[in-house]
Amino acid sequence: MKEMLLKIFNLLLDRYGPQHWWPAKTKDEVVIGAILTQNTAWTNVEKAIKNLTQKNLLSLNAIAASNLQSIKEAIKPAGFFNQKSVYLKNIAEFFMQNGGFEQLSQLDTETLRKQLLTIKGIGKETADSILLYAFDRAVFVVDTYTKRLILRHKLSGQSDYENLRLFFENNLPKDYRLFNEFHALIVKNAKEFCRKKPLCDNCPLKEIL
DNA sequence: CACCAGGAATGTA
DNA sequence: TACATTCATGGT
Repeated sequence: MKEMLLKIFNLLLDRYGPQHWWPAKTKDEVVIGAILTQNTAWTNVEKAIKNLTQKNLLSLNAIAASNLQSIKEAIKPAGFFNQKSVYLKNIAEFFMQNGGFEQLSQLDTETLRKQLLTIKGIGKETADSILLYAFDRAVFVVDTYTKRLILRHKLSGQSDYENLRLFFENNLPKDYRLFNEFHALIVKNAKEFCRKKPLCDNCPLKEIL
């Protein structure tokens, strides 16, 4: 079982190749995108990001300084704009008050994770996405597809977020680059696996499970 | 038309 | 602790 996750990772990487995540130019953009993509298709997030860019709002400093209404208008295509606009303000203010990436990078991963989770609008998956893709920390991001992948194949008994996260972190080399690629492969390619019974027939994983 | 997408907060039992 | 509901747009 210790090697099972690594075998799955190698299979996916071999089949689909590197995914080049996170698709963003700056760390600020990763943080902003992590909020915008909550339960939202990435194509819609791209439209919101484009709007933010045109308004010069694609940075945490700019968001902290701008009014709420202009943020709402810009991110409308990403949905839930009433909530997400406030969430963006919350995390932008958090970065301002804590010295930005330079200061926050000094913190150890557990401390930083707890800090992020105190922000209203930042749940476990969003916090871990930020830790992994903006801070290069070896934290495994557990999303809907990851849960489904594990539960469908009964690779773990515990299905709550923390146990699944630790399941990955304890059964893989603790390498943020591996976690980065693994999560990306699951979301971009493996999400269709074992979704409905007909799709299980061409599930690439059945040859190693 | 229904369903889903790179979730989280809130309320209920 | 474990579910149910709400939030909103755009693609299929």
